[in-house]
Parts: sequence; structure tokens; C-alpha cells
Amino acid sequence: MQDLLFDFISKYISLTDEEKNAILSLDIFRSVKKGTILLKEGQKSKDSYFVLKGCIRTYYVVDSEEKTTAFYTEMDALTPPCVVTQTPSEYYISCVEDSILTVSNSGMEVEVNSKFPKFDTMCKMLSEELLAKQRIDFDAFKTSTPEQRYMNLIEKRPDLIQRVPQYQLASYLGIKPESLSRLRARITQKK
Amino acid sequence: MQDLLFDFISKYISLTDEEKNAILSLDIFRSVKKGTILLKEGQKSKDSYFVLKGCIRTYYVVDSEEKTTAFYTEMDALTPPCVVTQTPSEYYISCVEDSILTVSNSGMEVEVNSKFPKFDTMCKMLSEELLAKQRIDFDAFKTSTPEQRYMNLIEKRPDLIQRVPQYQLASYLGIKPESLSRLRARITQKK
DNA sequence: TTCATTTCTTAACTTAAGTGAACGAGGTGT
DNA sequence: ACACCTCGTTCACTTAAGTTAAGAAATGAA
Repeated sequence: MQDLLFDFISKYISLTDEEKNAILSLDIFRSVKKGTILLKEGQKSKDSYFVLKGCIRTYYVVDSEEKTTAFYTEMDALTPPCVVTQTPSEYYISCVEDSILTVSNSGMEVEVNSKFPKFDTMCKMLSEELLAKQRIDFDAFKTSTPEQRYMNLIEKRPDLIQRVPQYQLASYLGIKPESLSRLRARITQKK
Repeated sequence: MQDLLFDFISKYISLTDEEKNAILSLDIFRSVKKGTILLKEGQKSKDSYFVLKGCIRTYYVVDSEEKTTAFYTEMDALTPPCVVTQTPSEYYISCVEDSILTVSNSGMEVEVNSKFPKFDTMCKMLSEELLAKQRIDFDAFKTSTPEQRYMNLIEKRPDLIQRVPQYQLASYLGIKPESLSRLRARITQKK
């Protein structure tokens, strides 16, 4: 399981065995059950996550209704905005499936970064890459209809449609579950 | 005008006079006329922008129709995704108003970063902050209606409504100009 | 200023999403 | 087996956005 993490890191920087051991000694691997809530609205947190296996989601509760805004699956990294801004969280994070994650707090990051400066370089590369990716996603969302967004999802992340409940997918697409249901019926009709 | 840039930088790191001079010697300040196109679809580019004064926008052309996805105004930084991914640009960048920008290419960044490592630290902080901010914006967009998005815009960036044409605002809000017109009429009605 | 072009608004009509309600399938726990 | 609950689908109805077209207002250039 560690190898998944090191393979990921190796796309950005190369690590010596010493550095790998330093990371392993931090004891950051966590196994979490489906349904576990990792972060609640209003909580403060310094934890960042990296998904080795499984799926976690972020959602807001508005008028006692869940609004799912993102899914993080294998090899996805998540640093909640509240960690960056040092304010209480606006949203929840919960496990969609039984998952294996790494959980690292910002204190650990500072420590590792001061020992191994190239770690800082990786963080910079990673966040620049994620910023660009997220920009592309946001733009695609803005410029397309719910139906196009769904088609795009089938193309880009077909696994999500299988592993995630419809009502969570619906708000991820910016619509209500009933609309997603109709939209799906419309599409199968066309074919 | 330089002071605006240095004030911005001072929020992240402190610069010596030597460092400031190194930046100034790069000759990165540019004055651009309204309507100037800074980047075209299909072009490759290594340029990042920082807006000192004025406003620039990014837009896609889909079915010969402009789809504006973002506005960058005073103290906003923009590194186009194509610079990060090293692929041809998917979108255009153009000047909404006569503007003063800094334009820096990734080569210059590498050079400055190797001389002054703390510059790297700033880039990391900045992109992490922007990633978090953009995540918040994206989530707010997904979880709200066009009308709520417009109200949110009045609240958060009232200047945009004054300085940007309606048809550009419309696609920024994910709707057609006619819908924005109706939506506005609906709101003034209510009051 | 005048003319031409672009931008914004209005209107009528079409299409799709929101809403409220009902139903059935599948799962859970007792 | 039973009741219970969640989830997905369907329906009828409402509301708002997309579309097409026309005209008014603003802008910019000659």
C-alpha cells in the first residue's frame, strides 16, 4: 500500500530510502469504514488527505439538504480550504466506501519540509497542477448543460457512476435527483 | 505602480532591496489596451499574468459563441492551465479595460527561484491559497441557482457588474444574456 | 454630429429543471 | 416474516432558462 504513495510521489520528486523511512515513521496510513465522517461543518482541522483506495466526498448541508460538491478517489489529494484559511470548515467530508487514506496535518508537513526541502517543491508542483485541473473542470461545468455534464462524467470518471449513489451524483452535477433520473431516461431513449 | 506588486508580495514574504531590484530588472511591467488579445486558443504560452490595474478575462469559443469563465482584476494572478500542462491553450485571454499587468514567463520564474529560494515558498503559498479560494467558488456555483449566483456577485464583486458587459457576465454566471436580463428585471421587481 | 455596430431588453414560444407526492425495489434490523 | 427506511423512478404541475426574433439603447468611428 505504501508503494502506491511512493509511486505517486515519484512523479514529482525522487526519494532516498532515508526519506521514505522518515515518511513511514510518521504513521499516516489510516483505514476508514464507509460512512465515517472525517470532518464536520464548523470544525477546525489541519488534516490533509490522500486517497490510496476507496472514495471520499465533500458535501455542504443547506436547508438540511446535502449538497455534494466533490469526490476524491484513488490517487486524489484533498486539503480542505479550512486548513488553508485557518477557519471553521464550511463542509463535511465523509467516506463513500471503505477506504485507505493517508492523513497528514500541517505540522507534520512543516517538519518534513524543513528536513527535506524538495518536499516543498513537490507541494508547489502539486498545487499548481491541481489549480490548473480544477480551473478546467470549473470552466467545463460553467459552459455546459446538466446533460452535457453527465455525458462528460461518463467519459471522464465512469467509475463514479457505478460506485456513488445517484442523489450524490445529482448535486455533484448541480441538479436534483429527480432531474438526473429524467435526464438518464432521456439519454437511453435517444440511443 | 511597482509598489502595488511589492505590497502584494509582502503579504507572503519580505524582500530585500537587492531582491526587489532583481525583480525590477526583469522588466515585466506591461501596459495593454482594451480589447488586446493576450492569448489565443491553440497557442502555446509560458506567460503568467498579475493584474496591477484594469481587468482581463478568459473565454472559450464554442460554436462560434464566446463563453466567459473568469475575470481577473486588481491584485489577481493568472497562470493559464496550458502553461502548467505544456499544451496548446483551450481558451482566449483578452483585456476588458486598458490595463497594467506584469507578464512573467516560466523561465524567469525558474531563474528567480534558484537565486531567491523564498520566492518558491511564496509561489507555493499563493497557489495553495488560490486552490482553496477557487474550490470555494466552484462549490458555491454548483450549489446555487443563477439568481443566487448573481446576488452573490453583487455582494462579492460589485465592481464587475459596472465594468463588464452583460453578455460576458451572463456566461460567467452560466446562463444566456437574455436570461440575465430577465433575472435582473425579476430582482428589481421584487424590491 | 451622424451612421453603423454592438449590446441590452422585451416578447412569444419551447424545453428542461424545480417541486411535491406517490410508488416500488432493495436493504436493515427486530 | 414484519415493519421500517433509503433510494431511485415516475407523474403532474410550476418556474425559469434556452431560442428566435425584433426593436431600443449605447458605443465608437468617421
